[in-house]
Amino acid sequence: MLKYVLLGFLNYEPATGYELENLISTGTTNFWHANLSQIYTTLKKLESAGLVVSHEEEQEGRPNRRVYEITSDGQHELQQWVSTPFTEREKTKNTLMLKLFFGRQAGHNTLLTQLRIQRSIHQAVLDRYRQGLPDTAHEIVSARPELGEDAILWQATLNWGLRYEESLLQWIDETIATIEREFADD
Amino acid sequence: MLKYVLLGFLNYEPATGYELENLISTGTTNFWHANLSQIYTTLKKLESAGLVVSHEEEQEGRPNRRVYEITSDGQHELQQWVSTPFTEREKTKNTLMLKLFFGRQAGHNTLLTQLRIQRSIHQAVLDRYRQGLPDTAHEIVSARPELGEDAILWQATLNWGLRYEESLLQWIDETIATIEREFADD
DNA sequence: CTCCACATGTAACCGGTTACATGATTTT
DNA sequence: AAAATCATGTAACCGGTTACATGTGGAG
Repeated sequence: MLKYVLLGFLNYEPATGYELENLISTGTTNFWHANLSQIYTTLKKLESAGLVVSHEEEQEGRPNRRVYEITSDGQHELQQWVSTPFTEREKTKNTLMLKLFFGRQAGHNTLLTQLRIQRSIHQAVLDRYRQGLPDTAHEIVSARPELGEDAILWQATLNWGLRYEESLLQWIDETIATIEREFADD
Repeated sequence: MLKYVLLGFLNYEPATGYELENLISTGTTNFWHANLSQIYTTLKKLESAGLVVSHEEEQEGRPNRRVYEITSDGQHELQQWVSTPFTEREKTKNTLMLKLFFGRQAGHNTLLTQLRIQRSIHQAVLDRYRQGLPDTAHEIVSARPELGEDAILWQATLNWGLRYEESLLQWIDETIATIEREFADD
């Protein structure tokens, strides 16, 4: 539900669609993403449902900005959503696993190439996690102490990202080794 | 692409939509799922694209079965798909992380409840992985030795499932501990 | 001179979900 | 007597993607 992501960010402060896209791509992109066109259409729907209001701001030499603010109805809806625990198992889709599952006909060289490319992608993601992000929570709290409790939870989601990438890399290495061993005589 | 899942399974042997649903829910459900209605409509599309053909089989006391078979065009399309490595990063969506990210307003009791429910769900999934599945590959190979190479790859996807659930459980426990500690004075 | 950031939107399409409709046989 | 299994489909809906359309200002 992109709806709740938008309400969630707007609950901190008003923003334009463009700014919300930035917030998403720096804040939640690892577990929730959206492109601009979807953000704009969803904001419109939220406005006609009365969960946000907007006004246009004129700018010189730049396109006008349409700034959205959450309403008390919107805050209520958000509050209700966060207070309802998620009690299911996420149904994930994983193209890599699918390609591997049906991958025998691809031949082991194709599979190994694929796994090595994935390794480099996820190594890069892991590096980014380790560099930029781990002390973000701390920095945020020093700059804006009122966000202390948020920062703990944001850090938790980052920790999951870190752990996920580490596990995936281990699995990739293990799987490369297995394929090299078992398919060696091809 | 459900399309390729269906072609992938039909490449082993002909099957009905109903049977394909069983194959999916026992074989690929952890990384690709589908419900029956989507399977039936997708099979129709595949047939009009000439990638599968079907014929009806009459049964006594049971509804007729429509059995689908892959065509050589279908095999070719499947072959091409598995031979094209997946070289992107999967864009995942994770409701649990999202609820946590915006979860401050939920209060720590709600968050802890949610995490404990998730822990029990994923513990159950992990138990199932450890019981039923780990030697499936071996059993398959003993029963049908020609599936040896498939079994190695199927085992690899199972190993990922196992690793994923283990990591998630560790993260849940760590996160519960953090929240209990940091929000203790609420 | 080119690319990136800023900035907003519409239209067509598509993959997938939910609800509806039907109904016999077998197992608990 | 109820629930699960076998078995196939349609229609409405909806969340999300891709392509299209437009245009300025600033940095490299």
